[in-house]
Amino acid sequence: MDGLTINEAAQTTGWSARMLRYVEQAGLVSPERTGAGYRIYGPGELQRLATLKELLTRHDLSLSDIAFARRLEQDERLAADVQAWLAATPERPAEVAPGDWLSFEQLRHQRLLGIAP
Amino acid sequence: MDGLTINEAAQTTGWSARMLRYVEQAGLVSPERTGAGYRIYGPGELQRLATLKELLTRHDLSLSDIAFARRLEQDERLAADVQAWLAATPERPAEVAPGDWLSFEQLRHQRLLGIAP
DNA sequence: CCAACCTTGACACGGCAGTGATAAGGTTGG
DNA sequence: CCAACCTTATCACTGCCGTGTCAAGGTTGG
Repeated sequence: MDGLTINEAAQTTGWSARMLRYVEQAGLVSPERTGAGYRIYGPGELQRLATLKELLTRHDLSLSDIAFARRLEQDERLAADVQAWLAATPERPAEVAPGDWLSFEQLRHQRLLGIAP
Repeated sequence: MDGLTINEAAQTTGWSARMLRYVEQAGLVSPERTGAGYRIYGPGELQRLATLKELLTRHDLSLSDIAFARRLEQDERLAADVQAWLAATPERPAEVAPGDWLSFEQLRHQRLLGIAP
């Protein structure tokens, strides 16, 4: 075989084997399988896993966020409906307690990182 | 005052008063306040609340999804990074167990609705 | 053949989302 | 003035997210 097994890929990418299976279940990175069912991670998957990790930490996202972003790209109706709602929402972030509306999206992550109280 | 109080708005829109406060905390619909701090829902807010509910149920979304969509619209760098990753992901949905990668995003909701086992 | 590795499934756990209920206290309209 | 309503804060509960770990069983390379 010309790819890495799950544990090798885990050590290479910094994810845990458990998370690699989880990421696959989320439909974000699905490696090929050998005849016996072993996952085989090729250069493409390894690359995608590395950049995915970067993406998540850099922007403080969850796997669901990425899955949702894909839905937005693939479901025109969804994208249109969401944009329509957002467009009709002149939400004045200035009137909200500064940083409150945004922190809602990131609060859990910030807590996880020990940034927020 | 020329708007509805929170309980009136709740009955009008179908949300519970509790959820109206929660939606506000999520930064999605923030009504004006009277001098004493009472929330006053005007026609705009009522409209937004109604369509928001439609949006969520129609497409099976969470409040976080909408918050994330707004981040995507407002943070160019984020949008670019996400799109770059998705673009570099020729994820073959055809090879995944049919409906599996998508159901991941919607599984919880379907379970909630008693659709999935 | 066998140690080392893989697979799926399940239990566990802390944390957050969504939601209701309840308490303590301020506001309002008739 | 007072019943009815509002506010924030808090406790509680279900269910999912992210993760680790362990069990039972199949695969592989030397």
